[in-house]
Amino acid sequence: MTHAPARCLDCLVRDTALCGSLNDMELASLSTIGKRRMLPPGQVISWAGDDNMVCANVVSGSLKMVASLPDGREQIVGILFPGDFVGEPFSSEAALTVSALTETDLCCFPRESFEHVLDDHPRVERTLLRRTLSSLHSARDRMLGLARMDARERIAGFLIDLMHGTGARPAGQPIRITVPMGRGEVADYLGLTIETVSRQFSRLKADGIITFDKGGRDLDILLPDHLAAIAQVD
Amino acid sequence: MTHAPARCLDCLVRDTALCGSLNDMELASLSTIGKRRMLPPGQVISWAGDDNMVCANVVSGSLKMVASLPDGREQIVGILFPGDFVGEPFSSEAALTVSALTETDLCCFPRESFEHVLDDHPRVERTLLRRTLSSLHSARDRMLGLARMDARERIAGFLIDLMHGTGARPAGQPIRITVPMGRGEVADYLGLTIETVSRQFSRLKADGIITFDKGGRDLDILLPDHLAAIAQVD
DNA sequence: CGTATGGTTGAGCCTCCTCAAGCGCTGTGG
DNA sequence: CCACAGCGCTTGAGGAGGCTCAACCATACG
Repeated sequence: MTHAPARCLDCLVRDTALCGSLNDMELASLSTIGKRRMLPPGQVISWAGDDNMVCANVVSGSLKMVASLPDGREQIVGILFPGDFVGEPFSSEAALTVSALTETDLCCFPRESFEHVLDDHPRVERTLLRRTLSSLHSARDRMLGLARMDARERIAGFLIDLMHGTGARPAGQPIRITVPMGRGEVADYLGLTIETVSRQFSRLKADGIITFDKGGRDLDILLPDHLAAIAQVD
Repeated sequence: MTHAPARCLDCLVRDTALCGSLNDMELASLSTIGKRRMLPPGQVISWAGDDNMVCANVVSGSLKMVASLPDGREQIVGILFPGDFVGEPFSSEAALTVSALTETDLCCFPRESFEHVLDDHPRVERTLLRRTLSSLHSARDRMLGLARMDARERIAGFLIDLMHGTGARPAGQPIRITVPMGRGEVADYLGLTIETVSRQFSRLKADGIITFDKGGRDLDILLPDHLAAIAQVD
C-alpha cells in the first residue's frame, strides 16, 4: 500500500526521527521522495539475502529484525519503535529479515535515494552516525545479556527495557506496559524457548513482581525495583 | 609511552585505517594531533564508567573490548585488529573496558579532537559511518551465535573467523593460524567457560579436524571444510 | 460446535557449568 | 642444578538450568 507522501512538517515523529536534523526547506525536498506505507502485523519489508531496496523511518507501530542460520534457527536482533531508522545503507544485499510486529506506519525511501540524502545533508549523516553508534552500543549490551544472563535475568531486563521505552517514570511505582509481541517472539528476542519464557513470566507473577491475565500482552509491573535488581540494573 | 607522531604517509595501516579516505595534505594536518602509543599485553586504555578520552586506530597488535555486569560477569564484545578503529565517539562516558591482547601499537587522538576531524573531513565521517554499520552487522551476527549456537558451533565459527581474518585462502587446504589469546579469553568471547572451550578444542582435535600442541596458541586447521560445515557457513 | 492458535504446565533429558584434581612449562631461589 | 611455586591448560565427576516432547487450557473464529 503506497499513499501520497504526507507532509513532513506535521509528521508524528518529526522531532524524534532522523529528519529532525533538517530545517523546513530541506524537509520539503525530502517529502518528495518519502512514501508512506502501512504494514499489517507480520508483513515483511525486507528478506535476508534479497536485494536491499529500502530505508525508512518508523512513524508508528513496531518492527522486528531477524537474523537466522541456514538450518532455520532464528534470533531477533532488534526491535524498532516510532522514530527509529530501518534499513542497511550502503549494502546491496539485505542481511536481515525485517517485518512488522504490530500494525506499522513507515516513511520509506528507496535505499539509493536515501544515500543521496546523506551525501547532500551532512546533519542527517551525522545523526545517522550517532544513532548507528548507539545501536552498536545496545547490540553489545545484548551480547552481554545473551551470553551471560540466565532466563530470569533476561526476562527482567526485557521488561525493564520496555518500561523505559514507553517513557515511564524510573520511580518505584507500579506501572502498566504492553508487550508488543507474543511469547514466541519474546523467546526469539531473548535467545530462549517459548516454554522457558512462559515459565519465567509465571514465576515472576508467582513472586508478586508482575501481574497479567493468562496469555495476555498487557502486564502490570508491581515491583519495578525487584525487577531492576534481578536484571542487575541500577 | 607517548612518542613523537610518526609520519602518516608511511603508516603501516595507511590504506586500511579510517585515514585512508584522506589525501596527503589532509593527512599532514592529522599527523599533528595523532600520537603513537605502544601497549604491552594486558594494558588497559579505557575503563568502563570512566571519562571517554581517546579514539585511536590500531596500527599493529590486537585489543579486546569487554562489557561486564555489576557482579563481575564479563563478555568480550569485540576484538580489534590492525586498521580497526577504537573508541566511542560522541559519548562522554566509556561503556566498555578496552585492553591489549597482544603487544599493540596505537595511533591515538583525544576524543574531542577526533570529533573535530569528523566535522572537517566528511570523507572520514562517511568511512566511520560505513565501518560502524559493518560493526553493527557483525555484532548482530554474534548475537545470533551467542543466542542460538552450541559450544562446538561457536568454536568452529570462531576459528573460521580467525582464518578469514588472517587473509587466508578460502580453499579446502590445511592452514595454520595463531589464536591471539588464551583459553580464558576465548571463553569470554564465545560466552562459554574455559573448561568448555578446552573440551571442544580437544574434541575437534580428536575428530582430526584441527591439531595443536597441548596448551598452544598455534593451531593447524586440517579440514577447513568440516569446520565450516559445523559452523554453518558456506 | 469443532478447529486453530497461542499460552501454560509437566516430565525427562542433555548440554554446559561448577568444582576439583592433575599435568606441563616457566621462572626463581636455595 | 634441582626443588618448588605459579600459571595456563586439560580432564573428570556431578549437578543444574534450559530444551524437547507432550498434554492441556482458553480464546477466537468459521
